[in-house]
Amino acid sequence: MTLRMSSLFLRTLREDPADAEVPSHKLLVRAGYVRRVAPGIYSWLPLGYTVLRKVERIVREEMVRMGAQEVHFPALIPREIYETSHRWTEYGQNLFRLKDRKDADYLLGPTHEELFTLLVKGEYSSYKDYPVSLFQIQTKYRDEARPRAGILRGREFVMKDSYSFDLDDEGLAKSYAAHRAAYQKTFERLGLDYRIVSAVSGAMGGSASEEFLAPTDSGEDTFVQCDNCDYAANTEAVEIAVPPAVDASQHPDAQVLDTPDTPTIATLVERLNSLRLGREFSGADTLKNVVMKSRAPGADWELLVVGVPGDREVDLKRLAGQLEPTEVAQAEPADLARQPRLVKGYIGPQILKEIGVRYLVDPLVVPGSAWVTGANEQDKHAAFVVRGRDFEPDGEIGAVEIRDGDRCARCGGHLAIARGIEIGHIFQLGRKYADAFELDALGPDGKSIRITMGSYGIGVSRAVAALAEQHHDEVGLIWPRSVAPADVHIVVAGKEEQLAAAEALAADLDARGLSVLLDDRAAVSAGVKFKDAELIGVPTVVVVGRGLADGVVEVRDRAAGTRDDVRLETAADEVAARCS
RNA sequence: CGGGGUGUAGCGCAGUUUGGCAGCGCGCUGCGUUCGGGACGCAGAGGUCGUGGGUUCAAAUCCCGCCACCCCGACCA
Repeated sequence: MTLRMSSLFLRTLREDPADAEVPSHKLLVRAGYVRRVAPGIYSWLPLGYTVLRKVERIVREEMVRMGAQEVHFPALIPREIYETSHRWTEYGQNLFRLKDRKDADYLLGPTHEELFTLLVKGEYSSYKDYPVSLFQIQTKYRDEARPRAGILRGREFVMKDSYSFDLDDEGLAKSYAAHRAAYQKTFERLGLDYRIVSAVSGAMGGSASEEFLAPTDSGEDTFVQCDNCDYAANTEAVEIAVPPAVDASQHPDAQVLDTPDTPTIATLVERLNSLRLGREFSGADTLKNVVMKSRAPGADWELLVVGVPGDREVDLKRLAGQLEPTEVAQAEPADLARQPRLVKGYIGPQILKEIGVRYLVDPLVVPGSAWVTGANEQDKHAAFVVRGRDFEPDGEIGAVEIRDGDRCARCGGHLAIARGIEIGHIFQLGRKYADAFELDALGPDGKSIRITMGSYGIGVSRAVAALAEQHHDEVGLIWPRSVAPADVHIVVAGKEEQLAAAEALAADLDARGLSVLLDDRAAVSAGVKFKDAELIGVPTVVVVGRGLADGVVEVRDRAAGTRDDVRLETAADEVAARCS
């Protein structure tokens, strides 16, 4: 196929759009791939739509190859289907809701667990039917509080979602592994650099949920990666190495200190060091007790105190991820007021058992360790407060904010913090939806078997943005061949003879099955054509210009920046070879 | 929801302080020159200055209200 730029619906921009911040957004708009319609809502122009379809095709091929079958659901869904799974209310404000003419409630699907589950329930009823995996590539709608970064995080976006249905956990594990392998293949073919990171902590659920992240500075997800082993995890799920437990009996007795006006760790450390207790103290020697509140599903809010070393912050997201489905939040002054024995700024764990407040510590607060912590009295702290002697937590929970350089729990290597774009997520859902919709199969013994499900997503339109983030330079995009809007971009830098030669070359390449973007614009200078070619980012560019007098054309490699003169007669062979 | 910022031609912006003809660059149309790195000349088209009200002889500019959008955070995958 040959696209002629003289008639292609395309207008490139010389300047960055004012509302764009990240490279993919700037370049996709400047190069005429997408245009904004409303916040988080974009139109795809011919070049952009071609790239989007190529990504889609690769995703589809790999899904089919792993044995999943393609279906297509409506985006417009009646309320009752979402009521059954309680998500009409649970999904909250992110759900686009609308009414039909009869005033009945509808929604625009943000994801399709319900429809998939209902479809399978309606069609299949025997154990002989399973396992089965279904997928669709479809437009999803989420009314994000703050869409951002162009098509990286939109309110309307294209997603491939698939679901596996199995009779038992082993089956689910197999389906999960098959999807995982298919995703690896998919992202390799797309030319995306990616990491598979654990999305739940090892303590909670093994490998039941993993994210595929494309590392880039504009990414919204923070993850850590070990510099020594292959451990990688979302910061919400990461586990870090902790010091060994200590013998509690080696510490002196706890001792109450006068520490007026030391409500913060910094002021406390300063005061401690002025007391000349025979050693220097740092924030890491203090135990900070943060008052939170938690609420189990269906229960009331109750106070929860979390203990972390004083030089560390509590990472609320990390905490929430591990406590789910119990909610957690920072305690309000009103919550604190109901426990008069908790003295703000001077809270210590010594009395928590007595007053019935749940206490969790970060694993860094190892058994037998001694701390300077609050004495539960205004202006007083206590030193040599020992875990296992002076207090005993109700449990451990990874609560501290991870730092660059923290040690890997597996191998002791250094963990580096990096950012990435979530381009895929695989998740062993289990029986949540099967329970809600009573999805069962009749077993060989005449008893029903509750089906177990896996859920797997790839952000298709987001992958286009991620590709742009990873493949560009100062002057434009540089697409991997597998997704480029064309195989070859021919620049006609001259008049009649050059145009004729370029047309002939384009026809030759076209006949070989390559797609050609032919810049045959008559009234545009060569300089503009070169700039546009760089901006658009087709991997191979052929310049038919002044060299034609000597019988050569110039073949450029956009990524490598190389330029080679090639005889016109062999140009098609050369280009075809580069494109294979 | 909290904080910061912006709305003027298709795009990028100046003009608002100190009220007085609606401007610049890119893009677009026509003619001519140029023709391998975002060429040049001449002539053009294109605007409800976000919106509603107010002050004034006169409002893009001052006052009051509203709306929209962008960025950071909260939230979310």
